[in-house]
Amino acid sequence: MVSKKQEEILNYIDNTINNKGYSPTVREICEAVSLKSTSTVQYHLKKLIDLGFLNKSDNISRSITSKAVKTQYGIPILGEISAGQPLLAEENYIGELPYFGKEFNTQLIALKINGDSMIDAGLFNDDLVVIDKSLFPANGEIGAFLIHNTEATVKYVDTIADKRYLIPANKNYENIEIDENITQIGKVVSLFRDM
Amino acid sequence: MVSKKQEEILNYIDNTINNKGYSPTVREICEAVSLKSTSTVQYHLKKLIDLGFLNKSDNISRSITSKAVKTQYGIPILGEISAGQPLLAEENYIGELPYFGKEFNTQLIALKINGDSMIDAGLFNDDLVVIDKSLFPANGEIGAFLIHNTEATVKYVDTIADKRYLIPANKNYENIEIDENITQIGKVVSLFRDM
DNA sequence: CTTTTTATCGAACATTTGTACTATAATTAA
DNA sequence: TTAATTATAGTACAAATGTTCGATAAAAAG
Repeated sequence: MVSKKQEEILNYIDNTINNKGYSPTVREICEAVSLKSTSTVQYHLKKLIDLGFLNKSDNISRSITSKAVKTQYGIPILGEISAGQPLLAEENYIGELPYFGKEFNTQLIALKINGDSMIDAGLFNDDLVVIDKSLFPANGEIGAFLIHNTEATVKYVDTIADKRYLIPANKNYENIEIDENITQIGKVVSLFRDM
Repeated sequence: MVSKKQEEILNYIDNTINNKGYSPTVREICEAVSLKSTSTVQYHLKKLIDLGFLNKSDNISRSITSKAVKTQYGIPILGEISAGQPLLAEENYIGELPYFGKEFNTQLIALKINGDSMIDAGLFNDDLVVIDKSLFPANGEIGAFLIHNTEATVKYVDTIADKRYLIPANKNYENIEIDENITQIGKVVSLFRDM
């Protein structure tokens, strides 16, 4: 269904978008796959579009998009959170995690799990958790919190005898009552672990 | 540092790349942010590039790239794997996970964890694990395997008394000796959990 | 061995698009 | 208030780029 030449073109387009961040022109494809005529490339392009591998807007330069290449936003990964500094300060920023959702969401941040206090919930040391700052954890859900405005922690939340607590998932740790020293960052929505 | 107009331009560029898959032209930016002259846009573009928010190749149309927008490859997520079919067959394909590495790697696939046999290793039911087909799990590492060419499973591997075993991380399950019914898919390199 | 389909070339054309230059407002600093 | 900086407009040009059309070659099908 897809000829040798078409596969070559497809690969070149994918690589170009991936490396340069924008699609090649018809003439650049020409060059890259050793074809002499732009119309030959147009010919193959049309086929690849019909087959569903590519998309293109008419009369618009460098408008080829490839199904194999996705554009995503990155979520800032925060390391040590120091007192006073705003959550997204440069100093806290240690990397970026690709975003999984459909729409851009500036409310997402990622934190690295430190310690084993949530091990029974499957959150291990060095795991990355993604936090949605626009969502609040309900009882029984996992949230991220700032203690004394300096240290970030991830715990279950629940209400016991009319008081709200941060609850670890590890019997070696104690519940922490939520008071004025504890600020809610948001709800933990996903987890990423590198092995 | 970044003026109102520049922020407007930045947002328009990010949204365009995100929605259409390619960057706008100077004139399109003009239109979008209500400026009458292309050179005014050039003026702001230069500032945004100097500030590090954007990148652009000279004399190349639609070549603006934004630091906030990343281009990534997707990893195919496989569901039920049926007998005989090649691992990447359409039938198995249930979605796509963004790729975290720097370079494109066709050796990566993702599988959904089914059951709780690896719960002590922090792999929960419905978690997604990313498998590198080009890597083999060493003793003590976690690998993905195909049993009787039909069912995929994820387990620790280890050698006990000169025999290799698939070892669950849950005392309710038994070790499985690796024999001709078991095919190695690859090594589990990362984990993703949606909450 | 024709006929059809697939693949390629070349050239010409019309826009699209980035860039350069000059002139002015509008704003800020001195 | 005057000078400097920042922001905007207008125009024009050259290059980049998508598209169309006709002609052929190569391969596959009949």
